[in-house]
Amino acid sequence: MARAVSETHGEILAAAARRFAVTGYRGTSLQDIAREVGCSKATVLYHFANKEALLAELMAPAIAVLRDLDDQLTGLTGAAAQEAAAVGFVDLAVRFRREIALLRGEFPELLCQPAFAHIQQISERLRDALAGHSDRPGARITALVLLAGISEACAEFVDVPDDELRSALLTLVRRALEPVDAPLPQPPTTEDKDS
Amino acid sequence: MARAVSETHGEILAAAARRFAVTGYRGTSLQDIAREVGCSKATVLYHFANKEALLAELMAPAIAVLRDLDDQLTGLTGAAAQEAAAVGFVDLAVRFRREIALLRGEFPELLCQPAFAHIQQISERLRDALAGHSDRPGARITALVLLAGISEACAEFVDVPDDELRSALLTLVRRALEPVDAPLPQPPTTEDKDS
DNA sequence: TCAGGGGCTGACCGATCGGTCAGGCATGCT
DNA sequence: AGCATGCCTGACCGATCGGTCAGCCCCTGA
Repeated sequence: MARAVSETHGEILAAAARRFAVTGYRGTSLQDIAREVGCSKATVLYHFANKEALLAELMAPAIAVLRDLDDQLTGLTGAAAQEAAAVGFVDLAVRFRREIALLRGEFPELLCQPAFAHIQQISERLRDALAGHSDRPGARITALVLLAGISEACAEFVDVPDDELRSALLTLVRRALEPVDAPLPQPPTTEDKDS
Repeated sequence: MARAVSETHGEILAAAARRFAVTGYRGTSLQDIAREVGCSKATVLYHFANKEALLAELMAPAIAVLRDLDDQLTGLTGAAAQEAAAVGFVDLAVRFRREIALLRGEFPELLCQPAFAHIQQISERLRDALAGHSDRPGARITALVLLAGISEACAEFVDVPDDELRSALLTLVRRALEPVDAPLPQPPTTEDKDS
């Protein structure tokens, strides 16, 4: 053994991603990951401070993109916010569907961990944007249904090609979102509506 | 102490429902439930054979309704199947949102338990019906997004009145479902293959 | 009065969890 | 040669899990 550190590090990361996607974060033990890599549990903990650090490194790219999306959403209102949130989140969810899959319903508890402190607020802002910043219960419910449904669908349809899944989801979201009556900075230009 | 058995039985059931809804099935220990009731863990296991039996009894009413819905769906095709699935599932999800909440993403592992053997097949049939029994990926993706989203929304909006939540969800589903081209109002026992 | 039984409990069990630690084993630098 | 460093490991730790068991308490009915 005694391979380059980066090599084993990456192998552990990949194995963890695979196991987490199948049995979830809590449902996967460090022993499981070590077995999949072919090393000891102590080796896993040599490369990563603890189990949470392993998850954090695994989620880092997705979180970075989520932060970018959050920045892009600031200032947008009404239909513009809805469209930006829809396109941005669908793209994010499709690209990082493996990362989303491994959170499968463990969001609430995982969010309590310091590494994911801001995600809850970001996801709430995202939901708010998708609702066109409307206070109507119908709009807020629709936004949550779509966000949760998209996440679940991306985790489920792992074998569907990226672009096919993305276009299907975007079509669905645009159809499901009721237009919000908000003052747009610019009037709704003739968007490409696929009949 | 030494109350009537049915009394303690019900208290444990109620406490378990409360704890499961907050921390999930796996995230709640028998000790937690016992602490909430104010009895010992052994008492919980005196009234219920094991943790799984506790969950099974908690879910029994919801599962019974789900089975009824499954029966009502058999034979329906196209838009009729979509409408029946939508109305039936929205109503079920709203009525049993506490039961749905406590499954939060633990569906996959929980379904492996014998008490929930048939639920997976039922939910697949439900998804199929909501897709109008279409094979198109777009229709199947839409159906899954809606089913998962509705479940999550019901688990989240616990404070919204039943009828308000139900009507909002139904409006959303009807808007989100693209009409399927199946003009048969009643099934003439032919295979329902579109195009 | 007293035996019997239902409700309930503390103590305990084996398994598994995340995490620690001293040390083995190469390899490379001096 | 001798030492240091980095990668890795088995053994072990305390905590917690679901579950078992002998036995206590109290009510009931003969």
